[in-house]
Parts: sequence; C-alpha cells; structure tokens
Amino acid sequence: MPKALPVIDVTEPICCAPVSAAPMSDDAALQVALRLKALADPIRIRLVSILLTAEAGELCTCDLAAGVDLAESTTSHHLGQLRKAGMVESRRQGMNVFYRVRSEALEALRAVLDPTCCRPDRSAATRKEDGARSPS
Amino acid sequence: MPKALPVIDVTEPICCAPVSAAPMSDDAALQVALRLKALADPIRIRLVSILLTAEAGELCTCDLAAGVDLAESTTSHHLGQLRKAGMVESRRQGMNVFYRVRSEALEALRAVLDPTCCRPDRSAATRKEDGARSPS
DNA sequence: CCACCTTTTCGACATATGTCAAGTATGTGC
DNA sequence: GCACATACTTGACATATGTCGAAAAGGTGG
Repeated sequence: MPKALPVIDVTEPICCAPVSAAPMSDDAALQVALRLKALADPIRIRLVSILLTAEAGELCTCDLAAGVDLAESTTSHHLGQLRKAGMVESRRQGMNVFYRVRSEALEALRAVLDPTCCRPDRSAATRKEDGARSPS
Repeated sequence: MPKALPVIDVTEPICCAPVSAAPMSDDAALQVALRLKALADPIRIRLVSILLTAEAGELCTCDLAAGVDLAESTTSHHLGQLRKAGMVESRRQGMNVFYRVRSEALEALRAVLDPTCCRPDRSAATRKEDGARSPS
C-alpha cells in the first residue's frame, strides 16, 4: 500500500448511497472500506458476535479477552479498531470498561452493500449475452 | 499476524448463521472475515460499484482499470481477490475477460451481518443498567 | 499514600497487503 | 508463423496489521 493513508473519522454510523446506486466516489469508497476493514478480521467478527449474543448486550474487556482467548492488550487493540470505526461504543464503570455493538452502524453498512438498490432486475439474473462492452 | 494463514475456499456464496444468532465459531468467523477482507479496500469497493452500475452488468479488465485509474496488473490483482472470495465471476470472450458481481454473495454477507436476528429487542435499544457483568 | 486490579499504550517482531514494472500466457488477424 | 492486443503472474518494494510482553494510565479500597 504505497499510498499515504488518510486519517478520517468514521465513527459516525454512516456515510453514503449504496454501491449499486451509482459508481462510488473515491472518498465514499474509502469511508466504506475503512468500516469494512474493521470487521474484516476473524477475532473482531467473533468479538461482535459475542457482544451481540451476550445477555446484557455488553461485556468488559477481560470477559471479551477470555471469550476470544487472546491477551488483554491484543483484545483491547481489536476493540479500539472497532470503536474507531464506530462499530462499538464503550463506557467505563469502575475498573471495567464495557463494550456494546452499535447496531445502527452495522445496519448502515448492510444498507450500503445492497446490490439491488435501483436495479432489482440485476438481483440474481442469469443473463449471459446482453452487453456490447468492448475495448476502447 | 503471527498466525499461519489457512487456505480456505470461500468462493461459495455463503457460509453460516448471522453474527447475532450465537457466538460465532472460530471457523465461521474466519469464513466471514475472508469475504469481508475482499471488500475492505477502497479500490475493490469501487470496482464492485462500477460493475453494479454498469449498463451491461459486466465489464472487461481494461475498462475497469481505466475506471479506477490503476495499472492493469494491479486491477487484475484486485479482481482476482474479489473472485477468490466469490464476490465476482469472470468469463472470457476473445481477448477480453468480463467480470460480473455475484449478487448472491453480497446478499449472503449482508445476511450474516444482520444484528437483529433473533433479538429484535436489541436493534437500537438504549438500555443502560441491565447487566450484572463483573470480572471473574 | 499504597497495594492492587483493569485497561490502554508502547516497542518489537513476523506476516500480510497494495503497487508497479517486467515478463509470460492467451487470443486475434494478417 | 508473426505481429499485435489483452490479461495474468512474478518479483521487488514500502506500508499496514496482528500479536505479545512490559510499562504506563486509570480506578478501588485499605
């Protein structure tokens, strides 16, 4: 990735129109990619899953570290990634910090990934020879 | 990532139950993460967007390279990533290779990310003090 | 203030990723 | 077969990422 990485705030629930609405702008694509990247890790997916299925809806770092069987520092790192991307929020209570999934953020991401927006005909079609696309 | 990377076939549309159905297994999380990782790049998001909004629903490598303004080798690399993850499919026609988004794969991913499955009460709730979570 | 607990930050390291140029493969047309 | 066009693979490089242990920061209770 020899391309200076921009520092962008992506903690807000979301961003933009679905990928299928129009060719996505450079900036919008980055916004979406940064959020997807936060989820694109097995450990972080498990953390989200554990949080979503927890009775209380929230868990502290130590419980989560035990849940994914990693060092607390590593778990904290992953939780930080998720929070920077707006996928979870945290609150401190005594010595513990409790994390909770921001469902709106997850829903917003799902909305952006909708492939059928504005073109339901394309949803699962099996057209084969319909195009004229040719080089130059 | 000091953890040997497993080689897994993720070209199949999908995989597993939503993250909110139950604490996701190690394997299922990996399956989801690998697919998300394929999309977690601004260039690849744009490629998908360009393909989804293309009239014909498919475009050749050279058109896509022009669309994202990158070298064809780099574009080919990204398309390969997307194909390995099952997000696009390709077909050869003469000297050109045409790519098309596999909408089912995108839909399947969206389904897995559904945060409200089996727990609609958790969708956007604002509960604050309901849990008993404590260290050990 | 001090001993203790939880969480985060900081180095250090190994691995993964994105990019391009150059070479190779695949297909077209003379 | 040869010249050409499009696509893919490989090698090299810089940057990003995941992991841990150690140290620091934040909070509790004597």
